[in-house]
Amino acid sequence: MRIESWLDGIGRAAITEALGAEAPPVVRPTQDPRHGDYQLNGALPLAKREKKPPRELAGAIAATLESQDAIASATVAGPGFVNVRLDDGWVADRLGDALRDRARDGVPKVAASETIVVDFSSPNIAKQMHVGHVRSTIIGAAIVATLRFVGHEVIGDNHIGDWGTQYGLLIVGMRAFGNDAALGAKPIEELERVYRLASARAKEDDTFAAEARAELAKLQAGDADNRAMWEKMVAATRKSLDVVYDRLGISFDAWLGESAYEDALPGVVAQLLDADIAREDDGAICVFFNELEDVTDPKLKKQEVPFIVRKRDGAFLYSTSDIATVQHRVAHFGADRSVYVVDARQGQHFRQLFEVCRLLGMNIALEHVGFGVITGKGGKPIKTRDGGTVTLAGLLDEAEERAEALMVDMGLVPELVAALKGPVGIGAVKYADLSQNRTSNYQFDWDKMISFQGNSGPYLQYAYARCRSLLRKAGHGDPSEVDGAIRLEAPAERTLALRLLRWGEVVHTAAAQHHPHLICDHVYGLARDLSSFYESCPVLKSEAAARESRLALVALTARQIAAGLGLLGIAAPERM
RNA sequence: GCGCCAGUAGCUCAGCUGGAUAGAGUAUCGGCCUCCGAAGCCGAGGGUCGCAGGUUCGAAUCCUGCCUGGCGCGCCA
Repeated sequence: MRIESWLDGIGRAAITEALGAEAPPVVRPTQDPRHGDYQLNGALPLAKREKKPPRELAGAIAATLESQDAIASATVAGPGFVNVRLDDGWVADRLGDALRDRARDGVPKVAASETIVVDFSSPNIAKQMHVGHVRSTIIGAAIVATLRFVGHEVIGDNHIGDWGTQYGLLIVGMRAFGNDAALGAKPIEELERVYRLASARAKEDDTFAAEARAELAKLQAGDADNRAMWEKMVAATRKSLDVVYDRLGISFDAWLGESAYEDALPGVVAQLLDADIAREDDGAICVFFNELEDVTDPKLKKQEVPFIVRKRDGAFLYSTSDIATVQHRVAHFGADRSVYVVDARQGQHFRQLFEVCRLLGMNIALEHVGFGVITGKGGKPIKTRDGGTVTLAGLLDEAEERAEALMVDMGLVPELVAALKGPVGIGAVKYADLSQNRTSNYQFDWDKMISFQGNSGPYLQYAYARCRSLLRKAGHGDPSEVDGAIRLEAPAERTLALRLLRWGEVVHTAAAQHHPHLICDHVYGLARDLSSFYESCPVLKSEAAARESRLALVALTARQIAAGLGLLGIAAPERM
């Protein structure tokens, strides 16, 4: 169930019934428990519209709401708030429904399922993934999982950078400096080494640079040798990317890189010219938004810098392949929506891209899910000790090492430490990233991240393990087999129950807004409410009915924590 | 010059489709293990919500201007 949507519905009906008016009830959880569980603030703006005293309207709404079984009391407070307290028995019944829904924990699916392509991670071929790829990869995977869970048809697409000017250099570089054995053993390291040498040589040696351009042209014209070498480089890179994705537990439904759209690019440009959306300028083919009648975005309308789709030398750009990609997503996947999980710095590019697609009359919703950059302490760029770029693999190594050291320190048995260092270390990295609102910059801090205290991944895993331990003691190997009647008596039980009741709403909001941190907030709140409950409400030692009810609350909490962590891509170990 | 994002407790961050006394974590201080996992819980102190105007019954939230920081702006991706 989605509690707030449900309250919105009955609130709206109450307004219509009591006042004969149509108005939004404006449902919010109360900030202070003394004001009840939820408040409806809709009477205040309505009073202004109807020119009536707000408390009078609120009173009529409250009286109508109180006739609902779900509502224990509805009272008027302050200038015209309606404070609602939910009925304990009704809340307990809803949690019972969730408990019996073993597949979805009571979370409904969206009314209208869409086909959504999520474009995320997108590393470049022949380069290692580094910290810059962390956020897109982790946030993207969480967005895919969440959209899929609420009932959409989702295609996670790794739009890798596998085409472009660097291949000319790599091809001549491999011929001049390459080592096939090294390419087999450590492919990316070898490609990076060759690229560095080739690019340095090209700067000093004009013939070498010209050769690189010629080889690129041959590759793009379909030359068999160059094509074979390119394929070899792509395959080698793919192999080592897979190692990192395996460690992260992340997979894709498609790997359609830029090269996949190569054939479509001339057609895209022709189409733009035919439709008079693009024109030639200084040899390049450009879209000038400030010259086009149909541009609706006021910011673009006055923008003088063009969106270039073909360079003066005839080569295409990522703008061109991005348009072709959107067309393919519509034609091939039947996508209703395409979501780009890409650094916020590319916001302008997407703004332009989306407008071009709209001008072309494409029937697809396009969204840029941007995020801030990762920085080190003090907001400075993140670097290794010797000033180098931090690779993603190196980051994961360090996370595991730190998790291991901490667990050894805490006295965990060696077998457990060995089994948990991956889930805990990598889970901590993911949680730290996801728990922050993605739009702001993210300050990387190992000590905050790999900690069993506070709002961290390990703390949540610990809370989960505690639930499982308690359930095991009661003879339940699996939280989904617990099915007792819930009664709410102690305040801590009620607080926990109200939090549990919000899960469906949280998941749907997180999905709709592409905000995984809402899931983090919820799960963290659950862990805290659980700990308080745990202190004040004995479970195993209580008499039969209370014991059964409390075990059910613990089981449902465990299931929601596991489900939440699951959507975030974080493991929930049974023991730690 | 144009544009985007950010500025909230010492630090790291929530809260931003307007609602009651602005919340967490961390750090600091004080309590709680003969009792289901103290990796925890309970409590205290700590705020000109960058500044100034405006709209409103009501502004951290909306509007305008300014300040500070980060970033993007013709043939890279």
